[in-house]
Amino acid sequence: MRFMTSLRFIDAVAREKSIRKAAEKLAITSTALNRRILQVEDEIGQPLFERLASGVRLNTAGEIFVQHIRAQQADLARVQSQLADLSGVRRGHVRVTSGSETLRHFLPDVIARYRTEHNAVTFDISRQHGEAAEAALGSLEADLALIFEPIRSSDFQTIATARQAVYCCMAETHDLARLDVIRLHHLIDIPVIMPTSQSGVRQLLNVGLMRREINLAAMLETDSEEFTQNYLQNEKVVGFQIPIGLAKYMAEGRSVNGLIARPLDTQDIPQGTLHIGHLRGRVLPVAAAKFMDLIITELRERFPKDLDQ
Amino acid sequence: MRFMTSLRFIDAVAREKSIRKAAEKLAITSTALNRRILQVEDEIGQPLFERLASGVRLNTAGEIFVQHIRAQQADLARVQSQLADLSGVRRGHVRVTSGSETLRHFLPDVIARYRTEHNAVTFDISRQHGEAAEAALGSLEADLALIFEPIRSSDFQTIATARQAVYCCMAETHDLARLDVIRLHHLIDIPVIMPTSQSGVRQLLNVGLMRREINLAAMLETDSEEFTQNYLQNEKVVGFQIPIGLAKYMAEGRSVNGLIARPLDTQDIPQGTLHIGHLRGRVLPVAAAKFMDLIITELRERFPKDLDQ
DNA sequence: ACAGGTGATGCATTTTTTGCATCATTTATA
DNA sequence: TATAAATGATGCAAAAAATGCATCACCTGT
Repeated sequence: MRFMTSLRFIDAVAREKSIRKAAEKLAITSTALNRRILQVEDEIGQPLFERLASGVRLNTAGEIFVQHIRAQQADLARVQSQLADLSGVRRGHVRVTSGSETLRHFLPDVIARYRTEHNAVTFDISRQHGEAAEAALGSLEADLALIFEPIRSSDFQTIATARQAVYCCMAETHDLARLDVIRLHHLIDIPVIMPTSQSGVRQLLNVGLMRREINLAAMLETDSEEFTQNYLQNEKVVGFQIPIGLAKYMAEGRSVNGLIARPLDTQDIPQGTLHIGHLRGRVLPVAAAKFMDLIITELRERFPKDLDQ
Repeated sequence: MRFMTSLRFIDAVAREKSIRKAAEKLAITSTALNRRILQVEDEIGQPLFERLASGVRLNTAGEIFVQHIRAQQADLARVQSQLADLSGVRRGHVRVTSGSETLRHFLPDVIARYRTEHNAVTFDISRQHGEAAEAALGSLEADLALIFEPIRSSDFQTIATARQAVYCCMAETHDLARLDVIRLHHLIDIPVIMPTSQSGVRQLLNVGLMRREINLAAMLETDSEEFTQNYLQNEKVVGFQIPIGLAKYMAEGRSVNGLIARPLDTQDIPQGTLHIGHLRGRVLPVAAAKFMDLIITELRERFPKDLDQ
């Protein structure tokens, strides 16, 4: 899109905070880039960047203008998606940001299902918790977000929510695997893997532990679901997860790959809420909107009782 | 704004429905314009115009894309207005569309008042009734609309409303001037000037006349307030108007320039509603938003009891 | 004091845009 | 039915704009 070039360039400079660095990324010389920026600033009638010795930084006018640029890019993407829709092939690009919970099973499943119908659509999945995910929506770096507890910004528009209890994961040979429901005091002196403190699961755990005045034997803290799941197969430790992060049927108590899941008593650890939504006021590209529909369909199938729209 | 050139050109062609005509208006050759359009169509990946022997016409994709262009232009105007606000001088351009009622006294007053504070702001006032005014908002040709009865489109977002009774206007020497409140039957066999059938006043009149099964002696139908007001001074006929269209104090029963106004009994003719609003979902430029604030302030001063927000 | 970074600028080169002349079509008109 | 007057598309040369190189002036951290 030639008519977007100058704006795209400005966006790049704003991100890199340096004309020379941005020029390199854009594969042009800093001269050309510099001139484009000077020209736009001239047309706008005021500078958009502060010039520092270490590079450039957006001034207030620049902040406003870059926000406009990003909105424009997002709207253009929406239009293109709509046009592609017209011509039969649904092309498009969907950018999802999500906490780690949904990355292992849920999103791969939904995307695979979506692509059986629309294989010209591409995806961009970024893994971020809570606040960072909301920021990504705000800066239009993502179209959709799946956030598990809590929502901070009023700019987040929730389209659907699903209640999720916290489960303990462990090898099926683990002592606690015999219990149907696990109470917090069962976990005393049992080695556990704690999720990273940014995650919603961890925050729910913190609330319960605080209330019951219990300290867990956290042998390890990680933000990697992969690490956790693999480690559980090696040592008798307990990890935490919500149903959407579990392999299918595990939430029903069945064992999968030698692992088993047991719910924590909700008297100890309250249920959390998974929020699916987008930036308030945005009109999503067709592809993204349809994908969100499918997410909700899939959630309804998996958690018919716990879904709200 | 160089980066908007191609888009502006496409918008122009869409309006003119001819590349050559648009080229003339834009003061370039049809060749250059044609090539720009071909280039954008190439980048978009599909044609935006149907080529007819008599010119061009937007196809479906074009309709969508032009809507996007206009949204961009409007948003850019908003951003520019916001930037001007930053730098102290409030520049900007406000485009208002309104029925004829407010054009004679109300809008001139409000604009004069606005410009005492912000004389770098320019205005574009277009006179259109009801549906046409709503369409102007929809195509982003206007920022604000003042519409007196009724609102058709759900895309119109009402910010404030003012209830307005219908008044009869006449020379102070007119027989009916002795009455405080006029009933419809008083008007039988009295020559009247009817407002154009597009106007809200006329539609309210129609409702009452229909209900009371009364026919008025319409000597003339016009959409010109100026004509009506001037004519009333020459001949003993009755015109119709709402308070906002009357000179100050006339609604209180005083005579101004030999003319006087008397309310129609609301049992005969229901009160109407003046709606002030904009296109749903739009963020107005600073100048337009402030102007709307001032409109509402002015309405509150003039009609403190009949204003709703 | 100095080395290494930054953005700005003059000038030659390359790329893009524009205008002229012309073509192929279609439509209105005599 | 023939013809005149529109329309948008296209090859080619001229004009304009964007780019890259070399270099300047400036600031920062060492």
